[in-house]
Formats: sequence, structure tokens, C-alpha cells
Amino acid sequence: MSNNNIFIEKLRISGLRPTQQRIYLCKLLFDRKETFHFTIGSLKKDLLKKNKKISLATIYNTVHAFKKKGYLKEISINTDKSYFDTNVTNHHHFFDEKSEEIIDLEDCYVGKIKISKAIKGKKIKSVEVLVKIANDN
Amino acid sequence: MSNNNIFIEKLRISGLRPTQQRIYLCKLLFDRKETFHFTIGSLKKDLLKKNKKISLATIYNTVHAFKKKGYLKEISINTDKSYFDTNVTNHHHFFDEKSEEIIDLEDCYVGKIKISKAIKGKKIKSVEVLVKIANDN
DNA sequence: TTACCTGCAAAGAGTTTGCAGGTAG
DNA sequence: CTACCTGCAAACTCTTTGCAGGTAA
Repeated sequence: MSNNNIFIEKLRISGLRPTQQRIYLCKLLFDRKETFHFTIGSLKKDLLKKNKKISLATIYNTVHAFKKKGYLKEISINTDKSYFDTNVTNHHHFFDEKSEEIIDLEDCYVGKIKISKAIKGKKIKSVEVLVKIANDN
Repeated sequence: MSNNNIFIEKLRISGLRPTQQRIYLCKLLFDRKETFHFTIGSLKKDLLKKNKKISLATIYNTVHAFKKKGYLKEISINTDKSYFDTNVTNHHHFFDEKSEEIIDLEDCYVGKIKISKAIKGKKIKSVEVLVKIANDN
């Protein structure tokens, strides 16, 4: 549990009290080598499997706090639920509508995108690419 | 009402009975010069303004039927509701998260996008670009 | 007449909120 | 002690569904 301290510090720095629930979620989300995609529902299930009970309200609250702090990214896909991504770097996604599977598509695999049209008085905040996968049918 | 016949024919060809409700929605959606973006909710409101009562179930049913027939496109944005677009050509979107405004970004304004990464055994169905607008805050 | 369509109301999924009780500092 | 956080349940929004009655062909 030595790296709990890292998360406790991370939470403190962010102005979030390092509660038991938040520390646990930090470990679950960020103590990984690979990018992790999830929904609130899948997260809840993962917790159940580990016999860890954290209320839905707290999960929503925490995930949104982490998103606001820039530790999580929400993925722009119009499904019934919201998908989050622990990879907060600039990147894109493959999406299989049938299986609802999401796969990261690193920026370097996407050619430079030039948007040669502006909206008066507005700045571009982000350019996201979503590549949908065909389900042969 | 001369162009009702166009829509009646269009519906027939698609295997959809040209009911009063569908014809009305056709006119509302497709009898326009400009691309039209909407949600089921906004459509319902538009109908109310015109004192036209079509039940929610029928609106959902019809919009989905039109989408399936390729007369409407659903836009990939993760908001709480689904956005539809009467522009079914290949194109992209600007999106202002604050105002929830969507603006078409024609394909020609976006440089060629090369995806130099494949997923084994899967084909690419579409490549969509979403440009988010900064709200200076 | 028959198959299909509409409208209503109920149900369902995901998400948000109010509030009483609990916990970190 | 005080401010903040959690958990529960209720509420809310969007969407889907079942079914009785209506309509096109």
C-alpha cells in the first residue's frame, strides 16, 4: 500500500480530501500500466467483484471531480452512457458500436488535421477523431 | 402542399406508410434549404409551437425509421440527449459545449485524415471529427 | 379486412439531488 | 468543532415498450 501516499498527496494537492473511497478509486483507476476505459456502471461492477461498496452518488461525484481536475477525460461518443478514459493525453478513439468497445488511437497514428474553417470570435478547444468500426452485416 | 407528394413517394419507396404524422415530419425536417440539427425534445417543442400534436412515441419511431433509411444521421456527441442531422453527406461538426450549439463542418474544410493503424480483422466504417469550441473561462 | 401505425402510460436506464449522518483535519 | 464527504432514496431526463384503438391499402 506504499503508493497510497502518492494518491493521498495527489488528492490533497487537488483540494480533495483523501477519503477512503477516493483513495480506493484512485488506485483502481490510476494504478495501471494501460489506458483504462470505463463507465460509471462498469466501475460499480468492478467494485462489486472486489466486494468494495461505494455508493453510486460517491462514484459519480468522484469521477466528475477527477474529470474536472484533469485526471480523467470523457469520450465523445453518443451512447446511452458516458465513457471515461484514464488517458488524458491528446488522442483519439476507435469505437465498435456493436460491442461498445473503445480502443485508443494515439495521436501519432492520425495524420495532421487541418481545420480550414473558423467560427468568428471563437477558438478551437479540441479536435477529436472517432473511427467507427464496421460490423459486417 | 404540392411537395407533399414528393414526401409521400419517398415514404412509399422506403416501405413506410405515408401517414399524416410522417408526412408532416418529412416537411418539417426535409423541406429546408439549410442543414437542420435537432433532438427529439427540440422537435417536440417545434411541433408544439405549430400546434401540431404528434406523440413522443411516434416521433421517436419516425426519427429512427428515417435514420435507418439513411435520411437522417445521428451525431456522435456525448451529451445527455441524441442529436440528429438532416445533412447525411460525409461531414464533421463544430460543437459548443456551453450552448450545445452544433455547426456543420464540411468535409472539404478538413484536411485528409490518414489513420495509419488498423484493428485486425476489422474494417473502418467512418471517421468523424468533432471540433469543440472554447468558452473563454 | 389486415397489416401496420399512433398515442398513451408505464417502465427502464443513466444521472443528479436533498438531506441526514459520518469523517478528516 | 467545522467543513466537507458519503450513502440512501427520491427525483429527473431521455428513451423504450406494451397494448388498445385507429388508419392506409
